[in-house]
Amino acid sequence: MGQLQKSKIKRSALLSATLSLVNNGGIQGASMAKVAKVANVSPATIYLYFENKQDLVNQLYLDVKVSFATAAFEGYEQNITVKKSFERIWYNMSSFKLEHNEEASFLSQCDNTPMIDEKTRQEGLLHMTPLFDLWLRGINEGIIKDISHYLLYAYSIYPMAFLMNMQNRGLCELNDKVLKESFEAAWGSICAKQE
Amino acid sequence: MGQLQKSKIKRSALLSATLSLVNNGGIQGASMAKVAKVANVSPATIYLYFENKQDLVNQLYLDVKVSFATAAFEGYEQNITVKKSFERIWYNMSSFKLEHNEEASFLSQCDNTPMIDEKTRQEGLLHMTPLFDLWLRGINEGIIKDISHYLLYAYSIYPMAFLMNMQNRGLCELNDKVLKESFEAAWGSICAKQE
DNA sequence: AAAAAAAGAATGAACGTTCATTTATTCTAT
DNA sequence: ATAGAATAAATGAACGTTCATTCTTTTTTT
Repeated sequence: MGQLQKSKIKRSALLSATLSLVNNGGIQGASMAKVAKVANVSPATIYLYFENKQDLVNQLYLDVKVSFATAAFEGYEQNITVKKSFERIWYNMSSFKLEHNEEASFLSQCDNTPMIDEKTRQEGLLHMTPLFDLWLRGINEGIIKDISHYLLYAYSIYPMAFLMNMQNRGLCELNDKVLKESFEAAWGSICAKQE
Repeated sequence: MGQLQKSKIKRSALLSATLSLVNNGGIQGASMAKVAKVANVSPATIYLYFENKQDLVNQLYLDVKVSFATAAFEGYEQNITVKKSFERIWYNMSSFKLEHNEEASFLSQCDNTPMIDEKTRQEGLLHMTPLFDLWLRGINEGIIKDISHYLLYAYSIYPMAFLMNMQNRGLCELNDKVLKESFEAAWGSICAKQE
């Protein structure tokens, strides 16, 4: 195996150790010593791959955000109706969140905690532009309410994080029925209602 | 001034110091030494009022949750329509979040981070029962969708936290127009649509 | 004077990070 | 093709600092 590949493996082992530790005890639960132990590596080795702890967390954030965005826009086509497009993206997102539990709850932790640099946050947001473009199209077509993207996001995407959270605590099961109801609620909050 | 009053003042100074420190740097930013310094108190004194750090944070959570609930149900009457009642509660909540910025973002940090005991969390939830009762009434009357309370909360209440967050980062202004649009989105997501 | 409250100094443990070395790999010269 | 030199990767121990918490002493209240 090439050196480059081995490096990539180690880097990703470190990221995944951090992911799991942050999820189980917040950012202060992911000490460099623990990360090193879980990744089967010396603490010093972390600093060969990351500048410091902040850099480690930032890079993890970007990595996870890219995975999320990739999944979200998989199979996304523009030459169908806005609602169909949005539905596709919405279900892609919820599938990702269901299948990649740890990644999803890490992202929602990041959204409400000062653990990520504002600069890194903005960088992560860029990966969501196809969604914003779709909304723009929907607004122009009169399909989607002419309100700010923050509102659209808050009501049609953000709620998923809450539901995920509840499911992770064993309080609520996100089966197909609930998912359908959830999508209906999401759409109901942003559609322009002339349907 | 009586000793009891002085005690209450000191306790609340400690809580408010913790609140502000947690908001500015997460839970690990609120070290006991810093909390003591901000509250103008010796570190040892904290332990006269709280068992340990976890207890301090838990009690802060409950305190803030009670304030929030009190504000939420202020002027709440049952002998008006479900929509009017909900509207009242919704605007109460958003007013609280706007006027008590720190409390609000602390609560949303708590929701997405393992910083609060599950037991304490459940205790905090109890204060929201009037809202759940209202939803039940709305469902029975056919006004509100017959879906789980988690869904109702996720789509009609939870999004406020996101918008607050954006406003705090200076990305979005929650003026009257946006608030109205926000309420419309909230109601659109949960109402049974025969209106 | 007795009791309760608060203070500050001190505790060991854990933190993020760096250090001097060792181990593994790659390159060069024969 | 291979021995030896150079480079890169990885290590465990150790750094100073900060952490949550406790202990002893001083101050305040009754």
